[in-house]
Amino acid sequence: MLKDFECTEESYAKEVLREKGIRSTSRRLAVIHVLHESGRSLSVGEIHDGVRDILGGTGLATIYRTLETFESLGVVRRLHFPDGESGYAFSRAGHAHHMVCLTCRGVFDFPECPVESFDLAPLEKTGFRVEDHFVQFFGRCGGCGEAVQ
Amino acid sequence: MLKDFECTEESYAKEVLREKGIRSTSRRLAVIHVLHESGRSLSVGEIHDGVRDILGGTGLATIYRTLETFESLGVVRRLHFPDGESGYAFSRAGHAHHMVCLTCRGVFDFPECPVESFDLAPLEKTGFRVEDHFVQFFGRCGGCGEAVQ
DNA sequence: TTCTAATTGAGAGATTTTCTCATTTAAGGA
DNA sequence: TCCTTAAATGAGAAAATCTCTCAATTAGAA
Repeated sequence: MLKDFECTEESYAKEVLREKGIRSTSRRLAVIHVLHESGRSLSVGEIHDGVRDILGGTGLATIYRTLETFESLGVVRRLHFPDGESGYAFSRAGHAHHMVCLTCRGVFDFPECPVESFDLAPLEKTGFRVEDHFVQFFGRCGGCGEAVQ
Repeated sequence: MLKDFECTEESYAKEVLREKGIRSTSRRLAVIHVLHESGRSLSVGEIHDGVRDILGGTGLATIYRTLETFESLGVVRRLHFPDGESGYAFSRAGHAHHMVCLTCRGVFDFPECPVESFDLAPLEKTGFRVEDHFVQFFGRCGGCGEAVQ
């Protein structure tokens, strides 16, 4: 049972936790490990299984609590698929959007925000004040796109 | 118990259903009525309650089935909120994004697509082929924004 | 109006998410 | 290194959400 894994992403998560005064626990680091290692968007169940493979018995509630914590810190993002499913992905960048492969559920960073260059002024004339946005691209990644052809 | 309501949005939904050879039933039209009348994003439970107010006994399964049907037709959109909740909103436009008020959950159309003017070429050089996107703006509408000040 | 297949209601069943509380653990201080 | 203490966790119950089944109902064509 692997207990002493370590990598850049876990150091990053550790640092974010430390900054916020939140404890770095083995379960929290394992969630990051599983998410980043897969490079995909994972369901709660997949994350739970992955963490149990590394650490053994882990409560499902802990996975939910951990994902909530990391999402509020911007370290993990929840993605929504057109079929109604959703999944979680590791996300290092402060403000990033993602390209999600509909075949393998792989997640690729998309650091340039398309909304940034968009002129919101005409919209805000209607009285609506934009505070945030959610942008996600769907398609096929290199490997899966070839397979389709 | 109101049974003979009729409005532009219901005619529109009726037309879309007819085109696809899907029956126009009282439950389906009531879902559109409830959604459009509210002008907000509603949860499945709220839609269920609204339909029962109009038509009486209606199964929850019917609401789920109806929302699925309309979503696939583009008449209804599922929205996702930052707090993890989700809701459904009426959407007439073929390709539209939405501004969602975080206070009242009001939904406003945003017909100009910010992604349209975005150059996807550099991304597709990575091998990823973009097929679709999901864009949603969050903020405060005129009424709710004032209330905050 | 009649006929037929699509739609629906009701409730059981499955799945997902949250909650509770006794136990364990991280991390600062001695 | 060893204590101390509050934060974090596991286990499973409970709640909420979503899906399925099948007999009864209904839209729409003839």
